Amino acid sequence: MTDFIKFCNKLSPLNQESVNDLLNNLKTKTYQKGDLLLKDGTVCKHLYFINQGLVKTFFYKKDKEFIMRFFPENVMFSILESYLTQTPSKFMIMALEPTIVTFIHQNDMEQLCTKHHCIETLFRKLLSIASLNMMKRISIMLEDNATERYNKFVTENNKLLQRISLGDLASYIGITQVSLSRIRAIK
Amino acid sequence: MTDFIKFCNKLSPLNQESVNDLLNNLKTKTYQKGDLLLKDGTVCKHLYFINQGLVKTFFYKKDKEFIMRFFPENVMFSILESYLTQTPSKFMIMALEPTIVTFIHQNDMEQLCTKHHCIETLFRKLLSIASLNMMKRISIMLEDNATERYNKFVTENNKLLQRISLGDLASYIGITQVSLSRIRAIK
DNA sequence: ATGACTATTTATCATTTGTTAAAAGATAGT
DNA sequence: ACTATCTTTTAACAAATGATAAATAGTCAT
Repeated sequence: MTDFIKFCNKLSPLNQESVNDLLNNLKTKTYQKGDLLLKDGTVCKHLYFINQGLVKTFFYKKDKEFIMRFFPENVMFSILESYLTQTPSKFMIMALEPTIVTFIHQNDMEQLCTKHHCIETLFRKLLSIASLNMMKRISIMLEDNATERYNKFVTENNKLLQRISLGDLASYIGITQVSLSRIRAIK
Repeated sequence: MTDFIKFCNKLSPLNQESVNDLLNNLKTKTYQKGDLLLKDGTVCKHLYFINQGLVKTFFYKKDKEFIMRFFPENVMFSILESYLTQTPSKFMIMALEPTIVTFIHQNDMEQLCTKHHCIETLFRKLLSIASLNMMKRISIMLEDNATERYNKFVTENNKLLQRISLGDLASYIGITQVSLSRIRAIK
Protein backbone atom coordinates (compact mmCIF):
# COMPACT_ATOMS: atom_id res chain seq x y z
CA MET A 1 0.00 0.00 0.00
CA THR A 2 2.81 2.38 0.81
CA ASP A 3 4.35 1.91 -2.62
CA PHE A 4 1.10 3.22 -4.02
CA ILE A 5 1.43 6.37 -1.93
CA LYS A 6 5.10 6.76 -2.74
CA PHE A 7 4.33 6.55 -6.43
CA CYS A 8 1.58 9.14 -6.13
CA ASN A 9 3.57 11.51 -4.00
CA LYS A 10 6.42 11.42 -6.44
CA LEU A 11 4.11 12.24 -9.30
CA SER A 12 2.30 15.02 -7.49
CA PRO A 13 2.77 16.03 -3.84
CA LEU A 14 -0.08 15.06 -1.52
CA ASN A 15 -0.88 16.61 1.84
CA GLN A 16 -1.20 14.40 4.91
CA GLU A 17 -4.96 14.42 5.01
CA SER A 18 -5.30 13.27 1.44
CA VAL A 19 -2.71 10.54 2.02
CA ASN A 20 -4.76 9.28 4.94
CA ASP A 21 -7.95 9.39 2.93
CA LEU A 22 -6.25 7.46 0.17
CA LEU A 23 -4.88 4.84 2.56
CA ASN A 24 -8.32 4.31 4.03
CA ASN A 25 -9.67 3.41 0.62
CA LEU A 26 -6.93 1.13 -0.65
CA LYS A 27 -7.21 -2.62 -0.93
CA THR A 28 -4.65 -5.17 -2.00
CA LYS A 29 -5.16 -8.40 -3.88
CA THR A 30 -3.02 -11.20 -5.26
CA TYR A 31 -3.51 -12.92 -8.60
CA GLN A 32 -1.96 -16.00 -10.12
CA LYS A 33 -0.57 -16.23 -13.62
CA GLY A 34 -3.49 -16.39 -16.02
CA ASP A 35 -6.03 -14.88 -13.61
CA LEU A 36 -8.31 -12.17 -14.91
CA LEU A 37 -8.42 -8.88 -13.04
CA LEU A 38 -11.20 -7.75 -15.35
CA LYS A 39 -13.42 -9.66 -17.74
CA ASP A 40 -14.78 -7.99 -20.85
CA GLY A 41 -18.41 -6.96 -20.59
CA THR A 42 -17.99 -5.88 -16.98
CA VAL A 43 -17.39 -2.36 -15.72
CA CYS A 44 -13.87 -1.53 -14.56
CA LYS A 45 -14.40 -0.18 -11.07
CA HIS A 46 -10.80 0.23 -9.99
CA LEU A 47 -7.68 2.22 -10.47
CA TYR A 48 -4.76 -0.15 -9.94
CA PHE A 49 -1.21 0.13 -8.78
CA ILE A 50 0.89 -2.91 -9.50
CA ASN A 51 3.24 -3.79 -6.63
CA GLN A 52 4.64 -6.90 -8.16
CA GLY A 53 4.20 -8.89 -11.33
CA LEU A 54 2.99 -8.09 -14.83
CA VAL A 55 -0.40 -7.73 -16.49
CA LYS A 56 -1.65 -7.24 -20.02
CA THR A 57 -4.75 -5.37 -21.15
CA PHE A 58 -6.24 -6.84 -24.30
CA PHE A 59 -9.37 -7.62 -26.29
CA TYR A 60 -10.65 -10.09 -28.81
CA LYS A 61 -11.92 -9.53 -32.29
CA LYS A 62 -13.49 -12.80 -33.31
CA ASP A 63 -10.93 -15.27 -31.99
CA LYS A 64 -7.94 -13.02 -32.50
CA GLU A 65 -6.37 -11.34 -29.50
CA PHE A 66 -4.97 -7.81 -29.51
CA ILE A 67 -2.93 -6.36 -26.69
CA MET A 68 -3.32 -2.73 -25.73
CA ARG A 69 -0.53 -2.54 -23.21
CA PHE A 70 1.69 -4.32 -20.69
CA PHE A 71 1.94 -2.97 -17.15
CA PRO A 72 4.88 -4.10 -14.97
CA GLU A 73 5.47 -3.46 -11.28
CA ASN A 74 5.40 0.10 -10.00
CA VAL A 75 2.98 1.68 -12.44
CA MET A 76 -0.66 2.63 -12.22
CA PHE A 77 -3.19 1.33 -14.69
CA SER A 78 -6.83 0.80 -15.40
CA ILE A 79 -9.08 0.28 -18.38
CA LEU A 80 -9.71 3.94 -19.03
CA GLU A 81 -12.38 3.23 -21.63
CA SER A 82 -14.49 1.59 -18.95
CA TYR A 83 -13.23 3.31 -15.82
CA LEU A 84 -13.81 6.84 -17.04
CA THR A 85 -17.22 6.16 -18.50
CA GLN A 86 -18.30 3.42 -16.10
CA THR A 87 -19.60 1.37 -18.99
CA PRO A 88 -18.91 -2.31 -19.77
CA SER A 89 -15.37 -2.90 -20.94
CA LYS A 90 -14.36 -4.15 -24.34
CA PHE A 91 -11.01 -4.99 -22.79
CA MET A 92 -9.77 -7.53 -20.30
CA ILE A 93 -6.93 -7.50 -17.79
CA MET A 94 -4.90 -10.65 -17.18
CA ALA A 95 -1.97 -11.38 -14.91
CA LEU A 96 1.01 -12.70 -16.87
CA GLU A 97 2.88 -13.51 -13.66
CA PRO A 98 1.98 -13.88 -10.00
CA THR A 99 0.83 -10.33 -9.39
CA ILE A 100 0.02 -8.14 -6.40
CA VAL A 101 -2.05 -5.02 -6.96
CA THR A 102 -3.19 -2.22 -4.68
CA PHE A 103 -6.33 -0.51 -5.90
CA ILE A 104 -8.94 2.07 -5.16
CA HIS A 105 -12.60 2.03 -6.15
CA GLN A 106 -13.73 4.48 -8.81
CA ASN A 107 -16.44 5.92 -6.52
CA ASP A 108 -13.92 6.59 -3.80
CA MET A 109 -11.38 8.06 -6.17
CA GLU A 110 -14.00 10.35 -7.65
CA GLN A 111 -14.98 11.56 -4.19
CA LEU A 112 -11.38 12.11 -3.21
CA CYS A 113 -10.80 14.10 -6.37
CA THR A 114 -13.66 16.36 -5.35
CA LYS A 115 -12.58 16.57 -1.75
CA HIS A 116 -8.86 17.09 -2.27
CA HIS A 117 -7.59 19.35 -4.98
CA CYS A 118 -4.20 17.68 -4.77
CA ILE A 119 -5.71 14.29 -5.59
CA GLU A 120 -7.43 15.74 -8.61
CA THR A 121 -4.06 17.09 -9.66
CA LEU A 122 -2.58 13.66 -9.21
CA PHE A 123 -5.27 12.13 -11.37
CA ARG A 124 -4.67 14.74 -14.01
CA LYS A 125 -1.00 13.79 -14.03
CA LEU A 126 -1.91 10.13 -14.40
CA LEU A 127 -4.10 10.91 -17.37
CA SER A 128 -1.33 13.06 -18.82
CA ILE A 129 1.07 10.15 -18.70
CA ALA A 130 -1.50 7.84 -20.27
CA SER A 131 -2.11 10.37 -23.03
CA LEU A 132 1.56 10.76 -23.79
CA ASN A 133 2.03 7.01 -23.94
CA MET A 134 -0.90 6.51 -26.26
CA MET A 135 0.14 9.38 -28.49
CA LYS A 136 3.53 7.79 -28.87
CA ARG A 137 1.95 4.45 -29.65
CA ILE A 138 -0.24 5.96 -32.36
CA SER A 139 2.63 7.74 -34.05
CA ILE A 140 4.71 4.58 -34.00
CA MET A 141 1.90 2.59 -35.57
CA LEU A 142 1.59 5.20 -38.30
CA GLU A 143 5.21 5.74 -39.16
CA ASP A 144 6.87 2.39 -38.48
CA ASN A 145 6.43 -0.96 -40.16
CA ALA A 146 6.38 -4.19 -38.17
CA THR A 147 10.14 -4.65 -38.14
CA GLU A 148 10.74 -1.13 -36.90
CA ARG A 149 8.02 -1.46 -34.26
CA TYR A 150 9.62 -4.67 -33.04
CA ASN A 151 13.08 -3.12 -32.86
CA LYS A 152 11.75 -0.08 -31.04
CA PHE A 153 9.99 -2.26 -28.51
CA VAL A 154 13.12 -4.29 -27.93
CA THR A 155 15.33 -1.30 -27.29
CA GLU A 156 12.79 0.55 -25.14
CA ASN A 157 11.52 -2.44 -23.15
CA ASN A 158 14.58 -4.54 -22.92
CA LYS A 159 13.89 -5.78 -19.42
CA LEU A 160 10.29 -6.71 -20.14
CA LEU A 161 11.26 -8.74 -23.18
CA GLN A 162 12.19 -11.88 -21.27
CA ARG A 163 8.87 -11.82 -19.44
CA ILE A 164 6.61 -11.60 -22.48
CA SER A 165 5.83 -14.44 -24.88
CA LEU A 166 6.43 -14.04 -28.58
CA GLY A 167 2.72 -14.35 -29.22
CA ASP A 168 1.86 -11.59 -26.79
CA LEU A 169 4.53 -9.32 -28.19
CA ALA A 170 3.19 -9.91 -31.70
CA SER A 171 -0.35 -9.04 -30.56
CA TYR A 172 0.97 -5.84 -29.06
CA ILE A 173 2.92 -4.87 -32.15
CA GLY A 174 -0.12 -5.61 -34.27
CA ILE A 175 1.02 -8.57 -36.34
CA THR A 176 0.71 -12.34 -36.17
CA GLN A 177 3.04 -14.42 -34.11
CA VAL A 178 4.27 -16.15 -37.26
CA SER A 179 5.17 -12.82 -38.83
CA LEU A 180 7.10 -11.78 -35.76
CA SER A 181 9.01 -15.03 -35.74
CA ARG A 182 9.93 -14.38 -39.35
CA ILE A 183 11.04 -10.83 -38.56
CA ARG A 184 13.29 -12.08 -35.81
CA ALA A 185 14.79 -14.74 -38.08
CA ILE A 186 15.82 -12.24 -40.73
CA LYS A 187 17.97 -10.07 -38.49
CA MET B 1 -14.50 33.57 -26.63
CA THR B 2 -17.88 32.75 -25.15
CA ASP B 3 -18.10 29.53 -27.12
CA PHE B 4 -14.95 28.47 -25.33
CA ILE B 5 -16.62 29.08 -21.97
CA LYS B 6 -19.83 27.39 -23.05
CA PHE B 7 -17.90 24.33 -24.11
CA CYS B 8 -16.03 24.19 -20.81
CA ASN B 9 -19.07 24.78 -18.68
CA LYS B 10 -20.90 22.00 -20.44
CA LEU B 11 -18.03 19.62 -19.83
CA SER B 12 -17.56 20.57 -16.20
CA PRO B 13 -19.42 23.32 -14.35
CA LEU B 14 -17.32 26.41 -13.56
CA ASN B 15 -18.01 29.02 -10.91
CA GLN B 16 -18.20 32.68 -11.83
CA GLU B 17 -14.79 33.59 -10.57
CA SER B 18 -13.05 30.90 -12.58
CA VAL B 19 -15.02 31.91 -15.68
CA ASN B 20 -13.79 35.47 -15.25
CA ASP B 21 -10.24 34.33 -14.74
CA LEU B 22 -10.46 32.22 -17.87
CA LEU B 23 -11.92 35.07 -19.91
CA ASN B 24 -9.11 37.37 -18.83
CA ASN B 25 -6.57 34.95 -20.25
CA LEU B 26 -8.16 34.07 -23.57
CA LYS B 27 -6.99 35.34 -26.93
CA THR B 28 -8.44 34.80 -30.36
CA LYS B 29 -6.65 34.48 -33.67
CA THR B 30 -7.56 33.84 -37.28
CA TYR B 31 -5.66 31.62 -39.69
CA GLN B 32 -5.91 31.10 -43.41
CA LYS B 33 -6.01 27.74 -45.12
CA GLY B 34 -2.51 26.28 -45.08
CA ASP B 35 -1.28 28.43 -42.17
CA LEU B 36 0.63 26.72 -39.41
CA LEU B 37 -0.59 27.16 -35.83
CA LEU B 38 2.46 25.27 -34.66
CA LYS B 39 5.70 24.35 -36.37
CA ASP B 40 7.58 21.22 -35.38
CA GLY B 41 10.59 21.86 -33.21
CA THR B 42 8.80 24.60 -31.27
CA VAL B 43 7.05 24.21 -27.93
CA CYS B 44 3.26 24.16 -27.97
CA LYS B 45 2.34 26.90 -25.52
CA HIS B 46 -1.42 26.93 -25.97
CA LEU B 47 -4.57 25.03 -25.36
CA TYR B 48 -6.90 25.78 -28.26
CA PHE B 49 -10.61 25.92 -28.79
CA ILE B 50 -11.63 25.99 -32.42
CA ASN B 51 -14.53 28.36 -33.07
CA GLN B 52 -14.61 27.89 -36.78
CA GLY B 53 -12.76 25.91 -39.39
CA LEU B 54 -10.71 22.74 -39.35
CA VAL B 55 -7.12 21.86 -38.45
CA LYS B 56 -4.94 18.79 -38.69
CA THR B 57 -2.14 17.75 -36.36
CA PHE B 58 0.56 15.82 -38.16
CA PHE B 59 4.24 15.02 -38.47
CA TYR B 60 6.78 13.98 -41.02
CA LYS B 61 8.96 10.94 -41.19
CA LYS B 62 11.46 11.68 -43.94
CA ASP B 63 9.22 13.22 -46.56
CA LYS B 64 6.13 11.22 -45.67
CA GLU B 65 3.34 12.91 -43.75
CA PHE B 66 1.27 11.22 -41.04
CA ILE B 67 -1.83 12.75 -39.53
CA MET B 68 -2.58 12.30 -35.87
CA ARG B 69 -6.02 13.87 -35.82
CA PHE B 70 -8.45 16.33 -37.36
CA PHE B 71 -10.12 18.93 -35.14
CA PRO B 72 -13.26 20.66 -36.43
CA GLU B 73 -15.13 23.59 -34.91
CA ASN B 74 -16.30 23.39 -31.32
CA VAL B 75 -13.63 21.13 -29.88
CA MET B 76 -10.56 21.75 -27.78
CA PHE B 77 -7.15 20.61 -28.88
CA SER B 78 -3.44 20.97 -28.42
CA ILE B 79 -0.31 18.99 -29.05
CA LEU B 80 -0.32 17.13 -25.77
CA GLU B 81 3.13 15.66 -26.36
CA SER B 82 4.57 19.16 -26.30
CA TYR B 83 2.00 21.04 -24.23
CA LEU B 84 2.15 18.71 -21.25
CA THR B 85 5.93 18.42 -21.19
CA GLN B 86 6.76 21.87 -22.57
CA THR B 87 9.32 20.36 -24.88
CA PRO B 88 9.75 20.92 -28.62
CA SER B 89 7.01 19.31 -30.65
CA LYS B 90 7.47 16.52 -33.14
CA PHE B 91 4.05 17.49 -34.51
CA MET B 92 2.67 20.43 -36.42
CA ILE B 93 -0.75 22.04 -36.54
CA MET B 94 -2.10 23.34 -39.84
CA ALA B 95 -5.38 25.03 -40.74
CA LEU B 96 -7.19 23.12 -43.49
CA GLU B 97 -9.78 25.87 -43.82
CA PRO B 98 -10.03 29.51 -42.74
CA THR B 99 -9.95 28.95 -39.00
CA ILE B 100 -10.66 30.97 -35.87
CA VAL B 101 -9.27 29.72 -32.58
CA THR B 102 -9.57 30.94 -29.02
CA PHE B 103 -6.67 29.89 -26.85
CA ILE B 104 -5.08 30.12 -23.45
CA HIS B 105 -1.39 30.05 -22.60
CA GLN B 106 -0.03 26.98 -20.86
CA ASN B 107 1.41 29.07 -17.98
CA ASP B 108 -1.94 30.71 -17.39
CA MET B 109 -3.85 27.46 -17.61
CA GLU B 110 -1.48 25.83 -15.16
CA GLN B 111 -1.94 28.68 -12.71
CA LEU B 112 -5.69 28.55 -13.05
CA CYS B 113 -5.65 24.80 -12.44
CA THR B 114 -3.86 25.49 -9.20
CA LYS B 115 -6.08 28.41 -8.24
CA HIS B 116 -9.45 26.90 -9.12
CA HIS B 117 -10.24 23.30 -8.35
CA CYS B 118 -13.06 23.39 -10.89
CA ILE B 119 -10.66 24.30 -13.69
CA GLU B 120 -8.41 21.43 -12.73
CA THR B 121 -11.48 19.21 -12.94
CA LEU B 122 -12.23 20.63 -16.36
CA PHE B 123 -8.70 19.88 -17.52
CA ARG B 124 -8.99 16.37 -16.20
CA LYS B 125 -12.15 15.90 -18.24
CA LEU B 126 -10.38 17.17 -21.33
CA LEU B 127 -7.58 14.70 -20.83
CA SER B 128 -10.14 11.96 -20.24
CA ILE B 129 -11.74 12.66 -23.59
CA ALA B 130 -8.37 12.72 -25.30
CA SER B 131 -7.45 9.40 -23.69
CA LEU B 132 -10.67 7.74 -24.75
CA ASN B 133 -10.23 8.97 -28.31
CA MET B 134 -6.67 7.71 -28.51
CA MET B 135 -7.56 4.39 -26.95
CA LYS B 136 -10.20 3.92 -29.60
CA ARG B 137 -7.75 4.86 -32.33
CA ILE B 138 -5.21 2.33 -31.08
CA SER B 139 -7.69 -0.50 -30.93
CA ILE B 140 -8.93 0.31 -34.42
CA MET B 141 -5.39 0.28 -35.78
CA LEU B 142 -4.81 -3.09 -34.17
CA GLU B 143 -7.99 -4.88 -35.11
CA ASP B 144 -9.01 -3.35 -38.44
CA ASN B 145 -7.32 -3.47 -41.83
CA ALA B 146 -7.19 -0.43 -44.09
CA THR B 147 -10.57 -1.05 -45.70
CA GLU B 148 -12.29 -1.41 -42.35
CA ARG B 149 -10.55 1.67 -40.97
CA TYR B 150 -11.72 3.65 -43.98
CA ASN B 151 -15.30 2.45 -43.64
CA LYS B 152 -15.34 3.21 -39.94
CA PHE B 153 -14.04 6.71 -40.56
CA VAL B 154 -16.66 7.32 -43.22
CA THR B 155 -19.57 6.25 -41.03
CA GLU B 156 -18.31 8.02 -37.93
CA ASN B 157 -17.12 11.23 -39.59
CA ASN B 158 -19.56 11.57 -42.40
CA LYS B 159 -19.77 15.35 -42.21
CA LEU B 160 -16.02 15.84 -42.10
CA LEU B 161 -15.48 13.68 -45.16
CA GLN B 162 -16.26 16.41 -47.71
CA ARG B 163 -13.82 18.75 -45.99
CA ILE B 164 -10.81 16.43 -46.02
CA SER B 165 -8.69 15.56 -49.03
CA LEU B 166 -8.15 11.96 -50.00
CA GLY B 167 -4.45 12.30 -49.30
CA ASP B 168 -5.04 13.62 -45.79
CA LEU B 169 -7.56 10.91 -45.06
CA ALA B 170 -5.06 8.29 -46.20
CA SER B 171 -2.36 9.76 -43.95
CA TYR B 172 -4.76 9.57 -41.04
CA ILE B 173 -5.77 5.99 -41.77
CA GLY B 174 -2.13 5.05 -42.10
CA ILE B 175 -1.87 4.07 -45.76
CA THR B 176 -0.80 5.74 -48.98
CA GLN B 177 -3.17 7.87 -50.94
CA VAL B 178 -2.92 5.47 -53.86
CA SER B 179 -3.98 2.56 -51.66
CA LEU B 180 -6.97 4.50 -50.39
CA SER B 181 -8.01 5.35 -53.91
CA ARG B 182 -7.88 1.66 -54.74
CA ILE B 183 -9.91 0.77 -51.66
CA ARG B 184 -12.60 3.22 -52.64
CA ALA B 185 -12.67 1.89 -56.19
CA ILE B 186 -13.34 -1.68 -55.10
CA LYS B 187 -16.53 -0.92 -53.14
C1' DA C 1 -12.07 29.73 -72.05
C1' DT C 2 -6.98 28.79 -71.30
C1' DG C 3 -3.11 27.23 -69.17
C1' DA C 4 -0.83 25.84 -64.93
C1' DC C 5 -1.22 23.42 -61.07
C1' DT C 6 -3.06 20.04 -57.88
C1' DA C 7 -5.74 15.96 -56.70
C1' DT C 8 -7.41 11.54 -57.88
C1' DT C 9 -7.58 7.34 -60.42
C1' DT C 10 -5.70 3.46 -62.79
C1' DA C 11 -2.20 0.08 -63.83
C1' DT C 12 1.91 -2.69 -63.02
C1' DC C 13 5.12 -4.72 -60.23
C1' DA C 14 7.61 -5.27 -55.62
C1' DT C 15 7.36 -5.92 -50.77
C1' DT C 16 5.20 -6.90 -46.57
C1' DT C 17 2.16 -9.35 -43.88
C1' DG C 18 -1.47 -13.03 -43.30
C1' DT C 19 -2.85 -17.96 -43.45
C1' DT C 20 -2.18 -22.60 -42.97
C1' DA C 21 0.28 -26.58 -41.90
C1' DA C 22 4.06 -29.11 -40.30
C1' DA C 23 8.38 -29.49 -37.74
C1' DA C 24 11.28 -28.40 -33.98
C1' DG C 25 11.97 -26.88 -29.31
C1' DA C 26 10.68 -26.00 -24.57
C1' DT C 27 8.08 -26.97 -20.28
C1' DA C 28 5.54 -29.32 -16.73
C1' DG C 29 3.69 -33.38 -14.53
C1' DT C 30 4.15 -38.18 -13.68
C1' DA D 1 12.97 -40.52 -18.94
C1' DC D 2 8.36 -39.90 -21.19
C1' DT D 3 4.26 -38.17 -22.56
C1' DA D 4 1.33 -34.30 -23.21
C1' DT D 5 1.05 -29.64 -23.99
C1' DC D 6 2.43 -25.27 -25.31
C1' DT D 7 5.61 -22.13 -27.84
C1' DT D 8 8.43 -20.99 -31.58
C1' DT D 9 10.28 -21.75 -36.13
C1' DT D 10 10.09 -22.84 -40.93
C1' DA D 11 7.95 -23.23 -45.41
C1' DA D 12 4.70 -22.37 -49.18
C1' DC D 13 1.26 -19.75 -50.93
C1' DA D 14 -2.42 -15.93 -50.70
C1' DA D 15 -3.80 -11.32 -49.82
C1' DA D 16 -2.93 -6.59 -48.69
C1' DT D 17 -0.33 -2.61 -49.16
C1' DG D 18 3.64 0.19 -51.06
C1' DA D 19 6.16 2.37 -55.00
C1' DT D 20 6.28 4.31 -59.32
C1' DA D 21 4.49 6.15 -63.36
C1' DA D 22 1.04 7.64 -66.42
C1' DA D 23 -3.70 9.12 -67.33
C1' DT D 24 -7.70 11.62 -65.99
C1' DA D 25 -10.21 15.02 -63.47
C1' DG D 26 -10.69 19.10 -60.90
C1' DT D 27 -9.35 23.88 -59.35
C1' DC D 28 -7.71 28.43 -59.68
C1' DA D 29 -5.86 32.65 -61.55
C1' DT D 30 -5.72 35.34 -65.54
